Amino acid sequence: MSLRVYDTLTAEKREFQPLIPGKVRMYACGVTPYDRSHIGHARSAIAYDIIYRYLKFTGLEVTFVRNFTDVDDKIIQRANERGVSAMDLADEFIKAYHEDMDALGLLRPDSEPRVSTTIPQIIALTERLVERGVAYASEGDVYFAVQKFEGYGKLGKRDLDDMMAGARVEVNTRKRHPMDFALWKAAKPGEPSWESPWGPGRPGWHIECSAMAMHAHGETIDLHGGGQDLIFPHHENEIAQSEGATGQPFAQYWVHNGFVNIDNEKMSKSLGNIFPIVEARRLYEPLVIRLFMISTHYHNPINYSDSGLDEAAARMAYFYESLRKARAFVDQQVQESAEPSSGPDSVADFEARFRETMDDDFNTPRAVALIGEAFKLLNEHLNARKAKQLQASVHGARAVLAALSRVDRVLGLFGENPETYLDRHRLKGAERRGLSLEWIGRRVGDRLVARAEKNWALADEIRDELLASGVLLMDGASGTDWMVQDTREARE
RNA sequence: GGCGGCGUAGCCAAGUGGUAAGGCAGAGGUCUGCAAAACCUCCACCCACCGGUUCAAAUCCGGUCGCCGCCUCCA
Repeated sequence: MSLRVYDTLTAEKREFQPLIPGKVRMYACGVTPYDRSHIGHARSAIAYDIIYRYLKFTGLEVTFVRNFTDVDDKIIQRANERGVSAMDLADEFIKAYHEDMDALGLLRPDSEPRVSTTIPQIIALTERLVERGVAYASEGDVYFAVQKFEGYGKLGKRDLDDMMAGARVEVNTRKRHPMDFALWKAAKPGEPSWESPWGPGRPGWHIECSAMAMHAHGETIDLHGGGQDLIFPHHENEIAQSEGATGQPFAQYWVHNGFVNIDNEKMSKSLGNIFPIVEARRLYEPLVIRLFMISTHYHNPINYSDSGLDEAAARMAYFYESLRKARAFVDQQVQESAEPSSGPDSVADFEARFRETMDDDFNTPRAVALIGEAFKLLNEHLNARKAKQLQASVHGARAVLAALSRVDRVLGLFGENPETYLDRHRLKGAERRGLSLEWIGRRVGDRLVARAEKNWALADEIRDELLASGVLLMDGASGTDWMVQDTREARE
């Protein structure tokens, strides 16, 4: 059994074989830090986080590089508007990016290079391209000559002549061919610039990724990722620049994640429906967002909606509630069964099935279905504890917990303390409904008294009253628990 | 116009040649004072439509309809 990855370049799933056995060099395009990141960035980042984690999980030694494009028109413009330096602005949003991504449970990449600190490599690469005759200087700019690179269009499946037809190409007399793109741009007044063989200027958009990836990894990397929109022209140009300079394949596998739509519409500035991660984090637990994202295959589009997130929130509550009960049960029985031993057959092949699933192009939706099975089994063990099978239940529960925890090194969903998670979940739910904890606590207390007096009519009345507000009661041996329904009307 | 993708139950979502995972909702049951939670059972003779290839297709091929993305900054 081996990992198969869908590669955009060949348009098929191919067996994943790193160039250097046992080692993987992966690169993902990061963000331009000029604003708060949105949930589309989260989707992309989570996809590569899962890939990163899974590759490591299978025992490979992975080096993951993700860049920040901190030299860019948008940054310069925003910085000028605010009267701060471009670097300060980038620093601010890189910090915010880390805050968002850390919250979503992402592992930090092994390195996060910035354009501003990669200028020498970018200039060197550009010089190399000029020397090889595939790029040319023109009035302080340097352009890549698209016609000099035979494979141009192979990733985006485009033909140069076709593109020329209806292309909205601005007239630029410095270019020899309209599709030529800038590797280096001559400095304009008031913009950050660096000295170069062609005079002061700054890098074009695409060159940075080639320079960074090759600087960190060498001429050929194993896996390169990014959003679907980057296929053309960004990644196409990366291939042209890199292969044009080295004559070697740039990346073995090109991986692209699908987009996030908001209520079935594309997120865009013009529609004004950009959904920042901070906003989503305010409404939902970050790990709920993570679960939501991995419940759809990374390659497909996903629709962000309240009902979708509510469903993920409810599912997550089920997971954590099960974990809470199971851990309490297992801890309580700790002295009686010392040896963890092997679990029952039902969980023995769990990890193998997980790997089989993830080996199929990182099929996280199926992996999520798989952990659903594990939780069902876990709850079966908890339900069976009253019977005379206490030992078996403890062993069983312990085996499932262990299996889940191993697999969670990849999924990253269950790192929180269940009590803490559920408390916060309850709090957020109450908040959304505008309910006070004090009131809920008091009514629950009133009902406890009524129940002690076997005043069922009053007890039921209180329960209905709370339910009308969205509060579900759960009577147990040790008292009454409550939770807030994760339904659509919660915010209406 | 060119290129690419998608259309699976009320909803979300896997499955890319061997006879439809999983979740939500719904129905019944166990448990419960009654509930809730948890667990069990049921819930797509069928995968947009039409035709073809095949012993066998949701899966391959051709066509039709519908939706979307890229071709310009964009995860």
